[in-house]
Amino acid sequence: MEQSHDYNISDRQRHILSIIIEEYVSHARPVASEQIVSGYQLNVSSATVRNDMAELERVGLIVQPHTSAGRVPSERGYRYFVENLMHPKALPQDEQRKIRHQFHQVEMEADEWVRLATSILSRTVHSAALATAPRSTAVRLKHFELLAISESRIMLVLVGHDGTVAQQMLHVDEEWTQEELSALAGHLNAALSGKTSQEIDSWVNQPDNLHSILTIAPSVLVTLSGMLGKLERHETAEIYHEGLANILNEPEFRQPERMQQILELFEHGHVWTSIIPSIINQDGVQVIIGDEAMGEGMRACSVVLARYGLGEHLAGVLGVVGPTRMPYSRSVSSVRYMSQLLSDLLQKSYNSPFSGQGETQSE
Amino acid sequence: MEQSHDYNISDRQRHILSIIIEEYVSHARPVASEQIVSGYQLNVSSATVRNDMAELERVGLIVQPHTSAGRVPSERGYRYFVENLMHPKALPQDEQRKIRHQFHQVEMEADEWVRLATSILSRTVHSAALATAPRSTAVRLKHFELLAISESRIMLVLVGHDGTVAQQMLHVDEEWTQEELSALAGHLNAALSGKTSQEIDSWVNQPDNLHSILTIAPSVLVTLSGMLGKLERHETAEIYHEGLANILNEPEFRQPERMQQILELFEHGHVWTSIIPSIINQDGVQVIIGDEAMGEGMRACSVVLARYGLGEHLAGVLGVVGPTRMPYSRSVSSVRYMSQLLSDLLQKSYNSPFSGQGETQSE
DNA sequence: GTTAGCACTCGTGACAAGAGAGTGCTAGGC
DNA sequence: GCCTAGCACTCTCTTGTCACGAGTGCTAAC
Repeated sequence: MEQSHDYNISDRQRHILSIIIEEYVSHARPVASEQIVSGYQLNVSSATVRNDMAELERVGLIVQPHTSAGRVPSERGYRYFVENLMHPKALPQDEQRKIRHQFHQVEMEADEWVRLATSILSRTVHSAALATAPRSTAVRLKHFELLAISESRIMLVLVGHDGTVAQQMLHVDEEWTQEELSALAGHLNAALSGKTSQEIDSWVNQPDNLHSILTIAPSVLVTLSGMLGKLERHETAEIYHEGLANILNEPEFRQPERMQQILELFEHGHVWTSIIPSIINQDGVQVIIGDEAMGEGMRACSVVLARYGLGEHLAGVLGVVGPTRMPYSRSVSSVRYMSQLLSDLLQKSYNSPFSGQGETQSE
Repeated sequence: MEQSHDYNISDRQRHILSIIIEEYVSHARPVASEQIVSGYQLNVSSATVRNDMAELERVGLIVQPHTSAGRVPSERGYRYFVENLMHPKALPQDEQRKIRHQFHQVEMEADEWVRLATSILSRTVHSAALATAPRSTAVRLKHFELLAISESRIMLVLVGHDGTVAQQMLHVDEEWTQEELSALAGHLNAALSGKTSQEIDSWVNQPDNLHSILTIAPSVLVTLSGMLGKLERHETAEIYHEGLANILNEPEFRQPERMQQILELFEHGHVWTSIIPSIINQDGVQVIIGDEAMGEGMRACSVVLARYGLGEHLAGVLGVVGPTRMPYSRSVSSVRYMSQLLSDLLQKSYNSPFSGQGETQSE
């Protein structure tokens, strides 16, 4: 997806491409040659621009909806723009200040900051924003409980050292009393507290540790380690979103099927599960245009994402979703600024958090 | 909101109102007198129907968008229909079977059943469906943890006897080590496990119980009891929703502001917080038409809700959201059937659940 | 390589006209 | 007193036509 074509086009053609994208993004209608020469200092005539546009169309960077219409950027055009032509500047000082102000207005917790960040983001870029709740990427077991639910069901509730929680149901053949389960949980808690998913796995593999264990213990342990793993991979992290109305109002989502697809994206988180882990392990802002990385149906829709967080502790993903006709430069700056700001806030508020087993919280 | 007006109208007028609603619901366009006499066996002429319609309009049950248009039901018209004219029949056998089939297809947990229920509901009524996750309305403390997050922050994580969890941050003046916190938590857990919010409150008020307690204990206890209370009132219950696209496609939500309102309803749960507790304490299906109980902006939108669950254990709310022009009879039957089915499923799968302190799970 | 000029294509908006939908009213019938 | 046929009136919706304008591609000249 990063083929970084050159397309063999002249500087002026590149410039024209930029202009077409800029104009199309802001006015949502095909851009004409005359419009380009009149609005920008190109020092050439519209005829020349037309020739250049014909060339840009030949290489596939722009398309013409019909004869006698202006040109519209293609997906490849946007991609080229994002990779070679765009120079996202930092967000203007006053906007930065306005945003910071909203955060400092109220005293809040990490989750709510993230929620507020999606809200602010959706308003600054006028499109939908989303973010995953901040989670540690290296979760240690703090405590777990086994609860008898019915004859054959046990619920396992887990608390991580950073306060994350997870629940899962376990099916068993025999019947267990709550007392037996509590005893088992107590026993295992003492042995496993402070361990990561991997450490639990290797603890299980040491033969010494298995003799005093009840028959359901192995499945409990497997489940436990699996749950910690899911937490680490952020598979269970809630996804906040806001500003859907902003993009559903865009002309390109007026058709029912398009709208359907967008809503699918937000109603069912599973579209993200493949993307988020890859974002969370990268630095910088990632731009996904059209259906480049999402399912086929995601045409007409682009996503700008970045990781936020504190090292491997308490990290998440945040970004904006909009039509392919999106102000990429502004989106990228906003997402970058917001992820930075959020990271700083978390840093300040949770300084030296969860290091080691959480046995101290000194500076 | 339950004034149950009579309006002094004849049987035929009532019948005509029913027909207008039925026709308008299915075709979304004003209903004409001729359309009524031709489609239904009324044995009167269209002129007579017109006279009756004039009367129905006079009392405010129907309105005319403009001269020379048919009639459209008003909000009061719908309300009258729902209360006096509608006879929701049980869902057809084959539909019931189809729905049950989808549930029995897969082995699942309570949460996922509820999620599946919203999904099925949204498809059977072709509109948006929502449900709150099943929660106990009488939560007993199973266990809680205190986690040192930073100098002045402690996270309190609570596990209920039914597996529900809650987290909350606590601000403190002094600095506590994780060891101190764990010791305190251990001490209090031993004393409070199995207690409800109220029982904790009264335990706190017994003077004997306060001597051996560290200085932060009071705020821990207050927080703890508050968190249990919120769980009981379902304030923290997640709200699942599905099928937004179904209703956003309806002609009445094509205007941006309307769409905005609907999305607001689903993006921010707070609109529901006032309604859900009142639904969960009632039996039967509740119909909210227009802005009767929601904020002003909720015009053009109706909600059909019902409680599901097992007595006071593991209950929730489920229902459908659609335009006021909604097939109320079908919605009511569907919601009723679904809530019944879900209750049965939970019953069978969690038989004799969480009774008392959860110390046994025998039949 | 650039540009002026021009022919050609297509979408768009305005406008009129007509059809048709539906009503309210009136006068007459049971 | 209730019902109905008939009719005039009002509005909306559709359709067709037409002219305009936007935009292009091409060609020939600079």
